[in-house]
Formats: sequence, C-alpha cells, structure tokens
Amino acid sequence: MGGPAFLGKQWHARYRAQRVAEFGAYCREQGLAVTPQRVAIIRALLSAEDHPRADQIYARVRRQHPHISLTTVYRTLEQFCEMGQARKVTLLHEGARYDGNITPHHHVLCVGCQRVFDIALPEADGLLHDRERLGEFVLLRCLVEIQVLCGQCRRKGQNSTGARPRRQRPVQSAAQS
Amino acid sequence: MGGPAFLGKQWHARYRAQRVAEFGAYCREQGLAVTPQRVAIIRALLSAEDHPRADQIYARVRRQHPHISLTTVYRTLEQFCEMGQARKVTLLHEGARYDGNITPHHHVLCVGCQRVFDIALPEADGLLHDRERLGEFVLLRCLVEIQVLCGQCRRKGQNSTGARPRRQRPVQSAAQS
DNA sequence: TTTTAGTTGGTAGTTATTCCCAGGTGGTAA
DNA sequence: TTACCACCTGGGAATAACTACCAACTAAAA
Repeated sequence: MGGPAFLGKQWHARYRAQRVAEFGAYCREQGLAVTPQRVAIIRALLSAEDHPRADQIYARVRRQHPHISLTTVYRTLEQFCEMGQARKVTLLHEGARYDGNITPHHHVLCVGCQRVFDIALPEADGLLHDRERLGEFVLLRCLVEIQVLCGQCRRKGQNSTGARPRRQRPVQSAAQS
Repeated sequence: MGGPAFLGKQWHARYRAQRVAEFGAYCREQGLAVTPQRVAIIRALLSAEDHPRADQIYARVRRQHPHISLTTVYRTLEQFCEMGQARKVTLLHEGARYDGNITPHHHVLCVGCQRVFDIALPEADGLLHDRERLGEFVLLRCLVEIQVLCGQCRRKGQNSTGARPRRQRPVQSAAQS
C-alpha cells in the first residue's frame, strides 16, 4: 500500500505485558516505591489505546481502587513522564493526554473526533539528526503532529467553516488555504 | 552553518506592513466589521516576535485601548485563527500562544525558557504530500515541533533531571533516552 | 519489628479560558 | 445624512484543568 506504519494491536499487547513486568524494577532503579496506585496507573495507561487524559485514567483506575484520588493520578502520570515511562501529548488546545508507548513514534490526530493514533515515521526521525546543533541550539527532540480528518468525521461532513456573509453583502472570493 | 532557515527580522517588518494594510479588506471579505479592537489586536500580533499568549496581547493592546476587555482579545484571536489570519500554537503544556506569521513554517521551542522561533523546514513540508491519504484519513496539515535547549539555557546548566536516589540505595544505571 | 522518607487523599486554591447578556457601534439602505 | 439593526464589546460569573498544601499512611531499609 505504501501507507505509513500505524502501530497495531498485536504489537501493543506484547509490548504492554513486557512493560508491566519491568515496571517494578524501573521504579526501584529510580528510587521510587512500588505502590498499588502506581502499578494500577501504569496498567491503565498501558491498556489504553486512546491516549487518555488524566481524568479518564482516574475513572478507569477507580474501578479497582475506589479510593484513589485525582491528585495522585495527575502526580503519578507526571512522574512517569519524568522517569521516561510515559509521554505527555499536547495537541490542539485540550488538556494533556498521556501515551504509554515510549518507542519512537509520532501522532496522527483527527481534528473532528480528536482521536489520536500512533504512527512510525522514520523519515521524520532523521529530519534534523545530521545537524546536532541548530546554531547555538542543542537539539533535544523532534515531534511531528499530523492533522487529519478520519473516515467517520469526513462522512459526517464537517466542512462547514466557510465565510459567513454579513448582512446581505454577497461574498465572492473567500478562498481559504 | 548549514543550519535551517530561521525567519529573520527584515523579512518580518515588511511582511507585517503588508498584512496590516490588507487587514480591512480581509475582514470585509469574511463579513466581519473592522473595529478598532480588531485592528489593534492584529497590529499587536503582527508586531510581536515572541508568539505571545492572549494575556500578553491584552497587556500590549491596553496601552492604546485601556478599555478593551480580555474576553474580546480571546474571542478576536480565535476569530483570526478561523479566518486564517493567525495560527494558534500549543506547545508543551502551557496556555495557547498565537502566531501572526501564516506562511508555511514550523516551530523551534526552547524547553528551558519556552521561547519559540519560527523555522522554514521545506523537507518536512513534503513529508506526507506524496500520499494525500493515510488510509481512510484525509491529510490536513503536518506540524513539526523541534524541542531544543537554547544557548542561554544551556549555559545555565539545566541538566538536573537525573534520577534522585531513595534513601541510601546507590543508583547505578539511570540512563535516560 | 522499628523507623522514616516517601507517598497518598482530600480540600482549597489557581490559571486559562469560555459563557452570558445588556449596552454600544459599524456599515448598509434610504 | 440619518436611521436601523445585526454585529460587536465589556465585565462579571462560570468552568475546566490542573496544582499546592498538609496531615495521615505505608513501603522498604535496617
């Protein structure tokens, strides 16, 4: 097909199992206690395939841990990001979303339904690798965000953003890039 | 040398003048009234070279229009984005920032001081253009965000994110990608 | 076990943004 | 030039998404 490599489900299941298994060791390595809350949150994050927000993780974890607090979820997700066990994804202008997949990849976002998909994009990864410095700047990371309209949203026909005429004035040339 | 094309100041001054001049016509084309508030806000946005947040635009516009309200600034910036006269930039996890430069470009962000720089990156623009569709998805836009540490921040030495040891346990292997 | 640094939960902020609506105004038609 | 009115604005209240604080609790070293 020649389409880019979307990261699929078989891959995900196997990856998740390994990550959960290694989690305790990672915590100890980082000097963090292995608490039930942390385990529950990493499980929820790794089971998720929808790049959930903190409050969604909270809702899911609460099924098993009714007493967990939202504060703990926020705090813990942030820690996971710091220790490299999660990625924070900031797209458009909603709240932060979290990604348990820490392999190199980028994001495809449907601007209609706001769903996010992981995508491997090797040609983008090499984008700036040949010049470790941009002038004085030290390159840390290069993120690509691909905005699309998914099949569902396209069918619903969301192209209603055109110029709206003021009063009776007939609008002629309202081309938009 | 050989670095990518940062978009400089001469270019900016000339571009700004033209955009301000055309603004009235654009509004009328879109069926929007040309109010003093809108003119002041587009001027402030185009004069800015720092990708300001709404509240920063508000502070600047207030020097000339002490009675303008923050609500109007938010509303107007959002309208500018809709009519294609501005771009909203969402980086890291701060508030939204606005960019008066609507030519094709990408963003370089210093994760230390949070300054943002525009950069032309033609090789990235072509990244997905050869396949207008990613499966069912219709490609709308492809954004690249380059995270760096700028000279100033590097000199201040901000590499203090390493693993912090718990108790007396000696930490050995805390490599971080 | 004992000890204690690290961790948690609940509540009370804070920040950024949006909603609502009464009053004001730009732009059109006459 | 004037009258009209749909559009626009300002200010305060409301909301969403966090974040700070702190007393009580607990994982894990000794």
